[in-house]
Amino acid sequence: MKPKFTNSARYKCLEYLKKHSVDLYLCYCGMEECEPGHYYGPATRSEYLIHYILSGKGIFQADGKTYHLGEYNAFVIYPDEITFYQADTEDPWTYIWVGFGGAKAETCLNYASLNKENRIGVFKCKEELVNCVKGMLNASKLTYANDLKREGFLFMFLSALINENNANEQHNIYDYPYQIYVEHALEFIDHNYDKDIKVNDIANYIGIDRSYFANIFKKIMHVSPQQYLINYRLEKARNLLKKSNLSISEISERIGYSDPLYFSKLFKKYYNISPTEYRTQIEELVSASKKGE
DNA sequence: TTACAGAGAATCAATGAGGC
DNA sequence: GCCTCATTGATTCTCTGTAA
Repeated sequence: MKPKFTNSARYKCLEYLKKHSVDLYLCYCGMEECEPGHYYGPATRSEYLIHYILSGKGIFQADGKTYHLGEYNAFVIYPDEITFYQADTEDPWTYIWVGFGGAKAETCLNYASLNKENRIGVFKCKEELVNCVKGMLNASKLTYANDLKREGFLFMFLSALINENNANEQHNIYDYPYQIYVEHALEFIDHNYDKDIKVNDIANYIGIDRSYFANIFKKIMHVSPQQYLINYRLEKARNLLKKSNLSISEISERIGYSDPLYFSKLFKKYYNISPTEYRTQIEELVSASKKGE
């Protein structure tokens, strides 16, 4: 079976997806029963590519290493790296492949314990993976509904790899299964601390209940989400006081507090010094150190 | 998930310092 | 004296954390 989804319209869409930092998108997929000695490369790819071997044997070369692979093995190719792979001359392999990209592509591979140091994985969920690729191929007609279907099968494909990896590993890469929620929360705070965000907004963004979120956040960070947000904002404020000449009102606005009076009060409560006094002290320290030079 | 106590956020008024 | 900016205190309402 030859790879599909190679027309120019698809590539235009992929360019759009790449530009807009979509989490995950499918580039192409396929399934092939290789001829003896059939090879590909040395060549590079512009996306992440996973091959999964259904039967037979072959070799895969990357980073100057050669891997001898067979049934249930998967190997991963990273964008822009030179690789080579070849089917065995006596027992050539049959494999499926999925090329994909997106902001979360590498993270997904990591969850499946696939990375540049560990390019090979063993996954017994053959039937599930084949069904996903067949699903993608059956939805090849270019319609919006099929786009969603293909993306759905891509998520299921990666989910199957991750699931099996988690079952095999004694410990997940996370100490807590819900640690990922906290990571998303930290990311959300980092991107939105300058806006009028509340703990409820963070919980909504992650898609879990507010009180449940506060609970797990504190379990991992040892501080409540709100406390963390305040500390984060005040640290940013201290940096702005040190490195800029912005007024207290402007700084207050930049860290997400619409009311400079409240910001000033909060700053004093946490640091026992008003923002203006803090700035004066910093300036005095700087001029003293210059005189000392 | 819910209820509730307590903390945080918002608002207003008063005051002070500094510049014009 | 007037204006702007910053700070502080008091009050009220909203939101958050937590236990059940």
